[in-house]
This record gives sequence, C-alpha cells and structure tokens, in this order.
Amino acid sequence: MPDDTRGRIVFSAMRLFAQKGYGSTSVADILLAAGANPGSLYHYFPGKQDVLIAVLELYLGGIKPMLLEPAWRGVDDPIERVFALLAAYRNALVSTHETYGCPIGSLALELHEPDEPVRKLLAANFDGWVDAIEGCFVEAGKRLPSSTDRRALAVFALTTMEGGVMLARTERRIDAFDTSVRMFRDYVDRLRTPISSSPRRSRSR
Amino acid sequence: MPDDTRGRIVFSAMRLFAQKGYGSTSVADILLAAGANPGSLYHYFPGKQDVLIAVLELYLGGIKPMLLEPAWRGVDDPIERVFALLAAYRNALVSTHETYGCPIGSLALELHEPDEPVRKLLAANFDGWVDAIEGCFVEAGKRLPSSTDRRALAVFALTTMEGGVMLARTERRIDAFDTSVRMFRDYVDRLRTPISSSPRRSRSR
DNA sequence: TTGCGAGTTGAGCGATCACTCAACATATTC
DNA sequence: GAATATGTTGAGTGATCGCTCAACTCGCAA
Repeated sequence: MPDDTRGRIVFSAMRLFAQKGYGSTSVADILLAAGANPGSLYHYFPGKQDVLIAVLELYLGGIKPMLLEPAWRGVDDPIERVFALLAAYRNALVSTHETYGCPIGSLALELHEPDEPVRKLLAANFDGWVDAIEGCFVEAGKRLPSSTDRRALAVFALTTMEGGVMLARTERRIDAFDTSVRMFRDYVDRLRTPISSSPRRSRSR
Repeated sequence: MPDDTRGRIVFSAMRLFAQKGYGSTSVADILLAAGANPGSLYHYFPGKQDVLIAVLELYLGGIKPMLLEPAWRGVDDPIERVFALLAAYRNALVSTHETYGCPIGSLALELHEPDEPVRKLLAANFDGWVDAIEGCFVEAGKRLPSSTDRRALAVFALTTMEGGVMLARTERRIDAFDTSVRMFRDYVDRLRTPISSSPRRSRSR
C-alpha cells in the first residue's frame, strides 16, 4: 500500500474495481479503504471516472513488472511462457474460488458506453497483453510455420483466456478454463513444424 | 412487443439490459420503455433482480427459436452451422458498430457477486449454447477424429466467441473477432485432416 | 346491487450516490 | 513573521436509486 494519499486512493480503487466492479464500487468504498476523505480524492481527481483512468494506467504500466515477470520466472521457452501466463490467470481463479478473473476484461464488459479515454485505455491494455504474447510466438521462430500469423495467434490466446475466465467464473468451476487452454495448446501443438534432420530444407505440404 | 404489462416489462428490460447493462438500467428506464408504472412492476416482481431472472429465463427458452433457428436457416452441414452461429454474432456486432455483443456474457462479467439463482441461470444459458454446438460436432461424426472431445470443442467455440466479442467491442473494430474465428476454423480444419497422433492432453497440474 | 380479487396509478419514501466547499493544517519561500 | 502553495477535513448538497402504498378502476360472480 503506497504511503501517499493519491497512491492509496488509486491502489484501493484498483483492488475494489477488480473485486466488485466499477459501478458497484462507491467513492465512499474507495475512501474507506484508502483512509482518505472526499475532499482529498477530488483534490487529485476531477471525478470517479478519472480514478478509473489512473487505475487503467497503473495496469498498463504494470503488465511487464507485475504480470509477465512473475509469471515467467523460471520459464525460458517462449511457447511455454504463453501457457505460463495462462496458468497465472488460472491460479488467480482457483485461489479465489473462481471469482477473480481478468480485471480488464471485467471492466471492458461492464462499461457499455465508456468514454473515449477509458475505452482507449482498455484497448491499450489488451494490446499490451497481445504484444507480449506475439513476442513469444515470434521468438519461437521456426518452431512455428512461417505461414502462421504470430499476432493472430496471440489474439487467439487472449480470447481463449478471457472467454475461459468468463465461463469459469460463471460456473464457479475451473473446468471450462482448463478445457479452453487444453484446446488452445492442442492447436499450437498441431501448428508446430516437425523438426527435420536438415533444418534448412523446407518441407512440402 | 407483448401486449400484456408483464410481458412488456420483461421485453423492455431484456433490451435495456443488453444495451446498457443491468446496473446502469434503472427501474424507471424499464417502466418508461414498457409504458408502465412502478406499482405494476412490483405487482409482478418482488424486485429488480427478479426482472433479470425473468429475462434470463426468456433467453434460455429462446436459444432454439430465436437464436439457433434464424442462424441455421439454409445451413445443413453441422460443422458449418457452428460457424453460421458465430457469423450471427458477428452480424450483431457490425450492425451496431461493435457495441452489442452477447448479452449473457456481458451480464456474467458485470455481476461480480450474483445471487445464486441469477448465477445458475447465466450458467444454464451457457450450457444450452454449448449443448447445441456439441450436438453439431457430434453430428459431424467421422469427419472429426473419434479421439476429439466434442464437448470440449464446443466449449472452445463459446470461449472463442465470447472473447472475440469482448475484444471487438473494446476496440470498436471487428478484427479481433474475425481473427479468433479464423483461428478456430483453422483448428477445426486441422482436426478434420489429422496428420499426426490424436490430441494430447495438456500437462497435468 | 353488492362484494371481491386482479391489476393499475403515481406521489412520495428512505437510502445512497457522486460530488462540493469553506475552513483548516502544514510546508515552503521571501 | 507574513504570504503563498499544497494538501486535508467532513458536514452537507441535489440527484437518483429501488421500492412502497393507499386509492382507484374494472370484470365478474353471488
């Protein structure tokens, strides 16, 4: 927990938005959790929505240090890193009895007509996620066929994760998440080009 | 629009929940759209949440007549029916400038701590959807390898759709949805012409 | 004609919402 | 020490929320 007021407000809002959603979190909730007064919040932020923007900026900047690095600790293989990240979401789900999913995804579907800056930050968070996974698939090099669109595969990984989180949370069972990831892994396995004895020679289909 | 008061309330609530979400739709909104008074609504329903339950029951009963039958009109091939259903969601997305997605999915992620009857109805709606798609893959018979888990593939189709809808709505572009469906089709295509061995299970946890 | 239940009406309830503001505290600068 | 900038306080604002209820209309059976 940060020791400055502004930091405590954003930190508390981040936790509450992830836990209860944006609409169900009142400004009073944030203030209580942060140990602050209304005046302090409105000294730093024009309104509640600007707190959300600060939270989304915090997530955006935290993708690498707070999401990828912990998930990828001890995992060097680029393709296994993709599944290590998915496993991190799985851990978050099961350790909260399938209630805590991806906070960005929850906010994305909760805000039906989000203002433009909010929508763009949500999209930027998704983009950052896809960028990282695309990097893994690019790094995989010749283990994937050259015809495979690395970015498309990364987008597919994100939709698999978000859809799996949605189902698992609704059913209060991890099964659908595991099933989706298993199918996705099967797909990636089938994409993998067989390693031939002479690496340079291209195989005909 | 139904001509009885109760029907008008549920019908209006269904449209508004899909459009603006549950939390952002006030009882006054529903009453205005339905042309009813508060007393009438509370004559038929104990509270707002019970209107949501009626809406979810309406969706559940409408899966076949209002979702599957229109989407499958003129499509007989069971595998193509899967993609015809996905195409129906695509149409809904593009014809609303990527704002209208799957109402069940939106509600599922909006309600962070839904009461048990609501959660179960959301899960039942997902189950009905998966059942229908599973039926298609079962009907496909030998066109898919016998080792392929039909139900798992159907769950994967749902996560692909829900994840794709989420991304497309957030980015206000259909691209991510199309990409996900294209990847999913590629996977199904690769299943149909099995090159190597049967699908592997992912690593045990 | 009377009584009754089903359905409708809409003013208004208390609670909660995001938000305001004048007063005050503290640190920095001259 | 005075002036200024920066930050804090919390009671209080109007608006909106889900919801209540006594009065009312109307069809129908006794």
